[in-house]
Amino acid sequence: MQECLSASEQEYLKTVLLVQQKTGHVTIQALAARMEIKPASVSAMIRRLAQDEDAQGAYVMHTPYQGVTLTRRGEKVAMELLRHQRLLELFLATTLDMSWEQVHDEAEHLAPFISEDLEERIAARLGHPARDQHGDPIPSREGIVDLTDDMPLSALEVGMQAKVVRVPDEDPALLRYLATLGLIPGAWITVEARTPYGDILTVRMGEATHPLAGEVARGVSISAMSRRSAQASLEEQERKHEKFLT
Amino acid sequence: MQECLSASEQEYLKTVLLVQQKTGHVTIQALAARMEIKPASVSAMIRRLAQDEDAQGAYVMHTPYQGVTLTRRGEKVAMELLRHQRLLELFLATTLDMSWEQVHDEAEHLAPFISEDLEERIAARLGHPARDQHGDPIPSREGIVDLTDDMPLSALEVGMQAKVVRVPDEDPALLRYLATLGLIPGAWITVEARTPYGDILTVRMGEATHPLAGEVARGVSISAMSRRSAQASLEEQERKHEKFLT
DNA sequence: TTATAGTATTAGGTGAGCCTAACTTAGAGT
DNA sequence: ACTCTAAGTTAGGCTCACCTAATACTATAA
Ligand SMILES: [Mn+2]
Ligand SMILES: [Mn+2]
Ligand SMILES: [Mn+2]
Ligand SMILES: [Mn+2]
Repeated sequence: MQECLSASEQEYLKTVLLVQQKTGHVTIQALAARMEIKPASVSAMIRRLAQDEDAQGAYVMHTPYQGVTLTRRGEKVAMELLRHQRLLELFLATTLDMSWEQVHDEAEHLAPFISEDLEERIAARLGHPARDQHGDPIPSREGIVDLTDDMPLSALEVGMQAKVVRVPDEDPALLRYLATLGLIPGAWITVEARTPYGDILTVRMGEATHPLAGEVARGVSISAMSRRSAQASLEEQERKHEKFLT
Repeated sequence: MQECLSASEQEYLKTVLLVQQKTGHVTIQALAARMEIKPASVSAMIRRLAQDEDAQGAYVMHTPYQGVTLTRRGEKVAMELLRHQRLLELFLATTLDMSWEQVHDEAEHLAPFISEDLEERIAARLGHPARDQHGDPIPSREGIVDLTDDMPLSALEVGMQAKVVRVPDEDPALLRYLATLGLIPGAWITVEARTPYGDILTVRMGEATHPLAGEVARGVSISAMSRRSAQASLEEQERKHEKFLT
């Protein structure tokens, strides 16, 4: 039952998962680009991960010239690594005050090497968190993550309000920019307008409004549960106020 | 100036340092035994580390069939790795309450992979400690460690008293045993007797006395500065008492 | 002094994980 | 249907870090 893959193999499986989540289709090229490895090498590794040597099942399905899909077994490995990575991110950020972007690289380096016990102790110390500091969900020890409640900010209609639950953590500069806007997990955001051309969303956070590129808006997640019209939101406030008066 | 050796190469250099400190002479065999790697492989690696490819100097000196010595350059790498390892040991032990023996393995695994920045943050968080929890000295960032004040417990004469500063951390069972005796860093110890045959020291810690194998006594370090006759110790107590009365 | 045991080295081989260069395939445009 | 391009694969080669087996050296005991 104990998976014993190399750091490199785990890295590949993780990337398959992330590319799948981001684009819906995993090509050799996409993996190569993301990992900064030549397609020939990726091809070879995927072939290996698609083989079922130990009769325990393969890690990926691969139809040559088509695409790559994770099997449940491969997905578990990927989730496991993501769990390590995100627990480490949060731990380094909270316990050692490392900056967001630094944390990302350090956690990525260390993730394949921490023991299950250290993982568990970090998780316990952090109170078994469900998300890291950018809102990236932390998979359970069983390799499960529930994202049914997440949707992209870009899917919000004009006039709707919702709570930000996740920002993209890949680009440090973007992360810093979003932070200056106050666009961080936990913030409430209202979509004020959407341009017909150029794919720009105007969003309100508190008093300030900001234009947001569609590309960026698609990378930010909001909680579907928190979604409501700005009108409804005002009425809610009203109700609270009344309650307060009585 | 930035050394960029593989985890494996660093591991070899560290082991050369430790074997040197322990036995005074570093053979291929000793390295092989300690690292659980075949002598042929060790031989090859030492040859590489003894070469001066980049004209920056070699990491070790090697006289075939004789022995291996660290150059200052190699020593720095080894010290650097030991610093990582011992800072991690202390950090994991204090921050995450991991047990002594677990900490050792985890720290050894992670040491080659933490960044200089993480090292520095851990050091700062711990208050730039000089020793880890077993009393192993933590080298400075410059790769320097001052051991002039340390001497083996076995060198203590009968009737002498001294403070324990280090216990061997390689064998978890031994570590636990020493802990049950109260033989831990910071403890005061008096040598009561020494058998003429069998190499056994009888030592007193507080009220209790215990026989200690010479092998074990050679592995425990005391502070040379704290060394004094038990008589002197009694007099000191006497003085303190008098001072207290006035 | 020479035989021998123990230690070290060399020669040759393996798998992981990358590379480049050459070839194959799929899909889109003419 | 044919052609061209982009994507994917295969072939062959490299380094690293290990291995085994064969050989060479050293030091000690006869
Ligand atoms: Mn884990
Ligand atoms: Mn993150
Ligand atoms: Mn360092
Ligand atoms: Mn230690």
